Amino acid sequence: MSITIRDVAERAGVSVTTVSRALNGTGPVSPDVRRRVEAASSELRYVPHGTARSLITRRTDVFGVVLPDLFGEFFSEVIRGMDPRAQERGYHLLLSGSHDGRREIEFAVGAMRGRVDGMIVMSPGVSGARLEGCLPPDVPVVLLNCDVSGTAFSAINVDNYGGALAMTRHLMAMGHRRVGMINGAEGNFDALERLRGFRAAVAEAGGAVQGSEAPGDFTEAGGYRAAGELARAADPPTAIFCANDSMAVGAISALRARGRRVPDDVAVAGFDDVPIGRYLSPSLSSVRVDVNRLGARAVELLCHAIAGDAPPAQELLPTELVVRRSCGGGGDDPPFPQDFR
Amino acid sequence: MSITIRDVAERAGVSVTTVSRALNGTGPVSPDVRRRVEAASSELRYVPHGTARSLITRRTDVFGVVLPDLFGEFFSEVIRGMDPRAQERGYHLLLSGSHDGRREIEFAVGAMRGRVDGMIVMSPGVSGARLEGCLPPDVPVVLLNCDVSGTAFSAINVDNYGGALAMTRHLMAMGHRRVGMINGAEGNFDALERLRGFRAAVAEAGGAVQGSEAPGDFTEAGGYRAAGELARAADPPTAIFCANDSMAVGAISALRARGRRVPDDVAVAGFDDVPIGRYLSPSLSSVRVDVNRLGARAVELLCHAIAGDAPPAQELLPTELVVRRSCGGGGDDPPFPQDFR
DNA sequence: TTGTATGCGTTATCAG
DNA sequence: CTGATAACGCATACAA
Repeated sequence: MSITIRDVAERAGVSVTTVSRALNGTGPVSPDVRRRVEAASSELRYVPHGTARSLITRRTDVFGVVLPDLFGEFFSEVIRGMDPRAQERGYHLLLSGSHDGRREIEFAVGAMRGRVDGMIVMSPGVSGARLEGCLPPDVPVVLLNCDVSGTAFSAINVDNYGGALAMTRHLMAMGHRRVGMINGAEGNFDALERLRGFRAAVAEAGGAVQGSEAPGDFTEAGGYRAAGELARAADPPTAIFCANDSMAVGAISALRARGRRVPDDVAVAGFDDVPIGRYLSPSLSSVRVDVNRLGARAVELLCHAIAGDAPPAQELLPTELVVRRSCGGGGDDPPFPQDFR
Repeated sequence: MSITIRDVAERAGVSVTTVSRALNGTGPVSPDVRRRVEAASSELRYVPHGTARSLITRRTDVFGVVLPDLFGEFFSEVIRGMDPRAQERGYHLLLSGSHDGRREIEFAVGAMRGRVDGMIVMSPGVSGARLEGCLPPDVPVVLLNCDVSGTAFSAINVDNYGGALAMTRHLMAMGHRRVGMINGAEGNFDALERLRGFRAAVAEAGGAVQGSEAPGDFTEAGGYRAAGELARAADPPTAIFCANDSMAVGAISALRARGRRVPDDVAVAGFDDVPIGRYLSPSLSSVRVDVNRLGARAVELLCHAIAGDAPPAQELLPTELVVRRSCGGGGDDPPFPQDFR
């Protein structure tokens, strides 16, 4: 059994109410009593029991975060973006990862009821409309990278469509007339949006550009396999756009194994712009996504939802084209980060 | 205001107690009543209030995880290792990242009192002995990658020393007589242990091998800078061991920029064996650390500590030497993962 | 099989 | 300025 506020009260010779007031700075307390309470508290090494406090204050100071299985550094970076922002505002993060499908999400969300002041939910497999049915009505929610068409949730999404559109346009502008795309995991929302951007760009060109597609799964191995598939075609593409960087790395490896040079024979581009990309050889062209900021922004939106000081907003996180050597751009290979003199 | 157990009781026309019993399966309930309760519960979309329940059951079903600022994929992978294991056992993870120094840890730990059933604490900057003073006596704790000499905590540590020793020995066995090391972040426990392994291996060789060291910080940029420093020496090393893979990538990039070939002129090895390593060119030799398993094991130790079915254990997570092309080994570059036929 | 009463640790309310 | 008391939502010993 651990030290409670009553132990402190007894030791200080006052009531629990007074201890609460003295420690929380709420209400008036005489200097003498305050000192006695503080002494007793620290001698006993008393720490308030968060759960009990939450029950009455109706605040938990915790945000629930429900994430699916995530690929690569995304998981890491999104949490890294959230945690400092949350901490600034006095919140901790209650994590629940590895969820797919409505049933699991529903369960995770349920388990969080009464333990969190708000939730950030990412479920690229489940649409916002379906989520609406299983989310508690009394807790503010921000959706992350979900299909939110027709829902009233606050949400922040990566501009997957815009990024893919821009990169594909760039490849075509470089003169490529046969452009391939290696898709992300099947059914994944990000993957779908990136594909949509690719197709839109190809469609813009009318019949002038021939687009081809190969299935992928966001892994290096998947990119390796898919690149081989594309390369075996009768008229293989001269540029390959991969739905993420991991697959781009696999793709480059596969092309090299088949004796094709990057970017001389085939241009390759990725999506995400992972930190290591600029150090690869050739350095990797990619669509930069500031995942960190994505997480941070989600926390901010949630804070607004809780404070009620702003209407629900559905935002798009802009992406940025990063052209390096792997697609023949005027890149910076080898790299010289700014702090190298 | 949200739905409580009383609302369900009213709607089902029974007492609160009966609802509790029916829903939790504790105690006898007539089939008829059970059905009525379940109906009312789902119609009202009732979800028990975790906080309130915790107060009386004295279980929160939450593990606290206190992590420092972490480099690269470590953060991601360690959580990825913990989460599924924790979930298997019905626990969620309450995260508190970005902590350094005793004060901050102490604060984070305090904020978790009463909200968690156990804690996993990683504080490479603070020794277990010092931690002992600020950790609550009534909550089970597992230490992760800490200096635990002389403490009674359960702990799991990466075998940094053994891994660095083995890799340095390997480099010497390849015939290198001038071996350099690029260190990790200053004061970091992992970094210190890896350095200790390096020095031990060099010492074993007597005067036959000349070891040199350069400060680093676990980042690509730091590795780039440090490699330049080592290369500028009068007798530059013919092999460079980097305290992690990120720095190895930076180092290779720097050496290439100076016109030195890897591994022909200089061998390079890293530590961690990040997934992308085998796809680099040249593929990266490294000391494999199964961070995922590290997290999983920490959760298991914590479960044992809670159940009291095993004495506190201080374990070492074994590492594995992965020799690829970057240090001239008979590596597998380009890579052909097994599933490529 | 069901209900009543009590308590978990804390803060809020209202008297003193 | 201080203290007794209720309440938060739930589970449990005990009574019926």
